[in-house]
Amino acid sequence: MQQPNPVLSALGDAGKRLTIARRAVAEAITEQAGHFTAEDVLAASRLRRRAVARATVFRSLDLLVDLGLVERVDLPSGDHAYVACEPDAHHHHVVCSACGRSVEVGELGLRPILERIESSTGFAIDSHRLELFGLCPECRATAASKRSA
Amino acid sequence: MQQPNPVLSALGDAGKRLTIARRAVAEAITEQAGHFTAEDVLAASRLRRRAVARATVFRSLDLLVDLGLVERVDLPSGDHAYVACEPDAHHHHVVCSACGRSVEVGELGLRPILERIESSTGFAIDSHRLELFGLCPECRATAASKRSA
DNA sequence: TTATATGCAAACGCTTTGCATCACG
DNA sequence: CGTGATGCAAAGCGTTTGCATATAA
Repeated sequence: MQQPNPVLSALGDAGKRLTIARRAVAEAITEQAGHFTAEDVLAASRLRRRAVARATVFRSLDLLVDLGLVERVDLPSGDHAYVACEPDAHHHHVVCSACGRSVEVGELGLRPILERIESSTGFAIDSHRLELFGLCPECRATAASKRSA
Repeated sequence: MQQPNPVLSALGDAGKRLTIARRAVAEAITEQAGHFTAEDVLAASRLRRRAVARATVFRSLDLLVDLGLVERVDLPSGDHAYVACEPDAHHHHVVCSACGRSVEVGELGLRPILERIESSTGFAIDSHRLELFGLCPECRATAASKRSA
């Protein structure tokens, strides 16, 4: 009828079993607006018919990270969170520090910068992480209206 | 006689007490070549006259992070580590994935990229983290000689 | 049917905290 | 001296593991 959830179809493509627990995790993830923690997924699964065991949440998240369907980000606080994302393409995330919503931003013009760093330091850079934090448009609006109130 | 350790003098400037424990932590940090964990500092302090309590290591590291003498980096593994660094100036770190050595790289030409992201996403970006990983010159050489051996 | 995945609970590792004591300034 | 720092041990939290059971394919 439908591909109700891209995460599920990707799991299928990878030859993984579509278990009840994984469906629950997949649904929990897709209903997250922005970044989320393992605890968030666990809590979301509890609101559904069947709660998923804590260990299973972690195992599922690991699997999804391996498949590139989810990425791990480290918040400025040092906490570990996850964001759902498109597989394959190299990209970065902009995370709203107020509501947690996140947006992908593609490769950007980072390459020339990396090359400059390589030549100045002599390092051969093989990976990098750029994480951006700020206020999303909605939260900016909210903040602005509060300020003027 | 001497300012044996820049970390110590910075602590003094900040009006913090120069305790035995902090001296030990400061020495442990300055003898680290690259990034290090709280556990590394603890281990280093144990090799000296007086071991520092685990809790004190964390408290000292927090303090040093607040003072900008040390920065926290999140390794690709997700582990938390620290790197000593120059205070004030905004900069990023390049971390060797083989030996852990790290180098600071200044602000780079990131600003135009951030502006581009702001206009395309509508976010007001107020902080970012760029962490770079790769092989430092020495480890590249080592890797190369091993390959040819 | 059979390899995989799950649940449960215990173990783990890192980090923080409460509190009495200690020591820098 | 007085306040801030330390040590210790216990608690906290997120995450992982072992193992018997359940289940998707």
